[in-house]
Amino acid sequence: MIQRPRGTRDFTPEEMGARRYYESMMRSVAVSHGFREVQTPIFEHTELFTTKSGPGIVEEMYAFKDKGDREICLRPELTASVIRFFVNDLTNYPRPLKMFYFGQCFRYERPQAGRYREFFQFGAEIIGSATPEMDAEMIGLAAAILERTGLKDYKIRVGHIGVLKGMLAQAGVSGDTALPILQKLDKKMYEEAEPLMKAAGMSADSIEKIIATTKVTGPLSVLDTYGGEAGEYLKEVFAILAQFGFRNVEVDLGVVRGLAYYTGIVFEVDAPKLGAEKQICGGGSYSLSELFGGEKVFSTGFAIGFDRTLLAIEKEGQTAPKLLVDAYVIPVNDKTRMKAYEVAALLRRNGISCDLDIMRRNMGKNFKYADAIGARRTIIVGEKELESGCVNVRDMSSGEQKMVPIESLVQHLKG
RNA sequence: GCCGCGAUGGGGUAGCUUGGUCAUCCUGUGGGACUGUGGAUCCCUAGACUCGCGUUCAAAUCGCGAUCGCGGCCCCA
Repeated sequence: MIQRPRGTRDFTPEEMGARRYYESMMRSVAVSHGFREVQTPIFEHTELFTTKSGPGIVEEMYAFKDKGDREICLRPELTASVIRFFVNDLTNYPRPLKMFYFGQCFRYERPQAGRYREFFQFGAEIIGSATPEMDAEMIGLAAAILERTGLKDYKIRVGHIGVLKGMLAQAGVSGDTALPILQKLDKKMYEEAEPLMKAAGMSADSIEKIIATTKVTGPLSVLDTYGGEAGEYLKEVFAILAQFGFRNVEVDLGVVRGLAYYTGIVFEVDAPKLGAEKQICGGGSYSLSELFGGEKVFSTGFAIGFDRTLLAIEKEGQTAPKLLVDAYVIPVNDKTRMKAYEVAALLRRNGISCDLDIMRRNMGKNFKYADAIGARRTIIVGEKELESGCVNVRDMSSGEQKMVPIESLVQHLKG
């Protein structure tokens, strides 16, 4: 027997039903917000990701040389590809350019709960100019998608990288010195952040202040004591989000996402029920296009961990509706078989989902099968009925059965 | 890369401590009872000890390693 590669999954018909259900839900919410879908290759030049995230990530990717001796990797995320796409081909599109995507990504990591080597991301990016509206639109889309899925237990925590950056700058720490400090603060590793700040020459007072700031969370009012450019910007974003009517959104100045390319708003979403791998969404505004050789443009985006989101939804006890077939056509015997195929084709051509006996089984078995697949109705094609141009339509939940002329069958089933 | 736990038909399991009949049961699959009516019942059939090495007269059972899974660490673009 050949096993599937580590960290990958096969999906059963039931699982795929649920996955496609939520996937199309997310797509339609994005479309309803004026976003359009894009798709990029599943493999890219390794350089794309090392340019974005540094050489270290090669260790965590499926990277290899192809037959033409090119350095190739399976994409570990989608933002880099979408921005590459923009820089290559989409720079003349009217802005704001609002795009979304859905697809699998690959990371060579140790699998654990909610972490797979092949996983799926749903994400969106806006390329345009730096306005609070654009950030609010982005956070709003993430919020709308999560809200629509029916997930209950989550908080969208929104911060602004400029708040802590500004405080560090005021204390005389900026640029390359600030970055590692921000990374530690993002992870709430204060014991490790403190010596770094001391070494950078910060006073005990400003260290204490900055640590306190990373712990500021709650409704918009917590920002009252935080003025400054970043604070004002955040307030504007929240004002717009309030107009959009989203709940489950709060301020968290400790969200920093210690990555060099984030420039302003940053946000994260956790689903607490998930355990160690509980982050289901992350995003913010960033500046990447110039790294890939394009003009510097303001962008904002997010990615939702599709698999984790589904896990969280399941843990809350929600299930996706099952995909059932409208009708199952049963020939009573071999003499009516050909006629049954014709009836099935008639229904299918008219948009009625329909299955039929292709195992040449007897009626009893066919009813059992129709029941097992959850067919709503069975269409019994028998000699007696055919004499008057009819078939028997049986409602599988009530057991009621009715003679229906074939010429009005489609209408009868649709009505 | 690190730590811990685990792996028996498609799914769920008994057996493992204390090695010794044809590996248990439920469910699901296919067929039949049932050549014109499902969800029930009965019968038949097929289907598993993750893999390798070792210990032993004898291994599902004990040991080592690998693989995969689960939980966590690191990381999380």
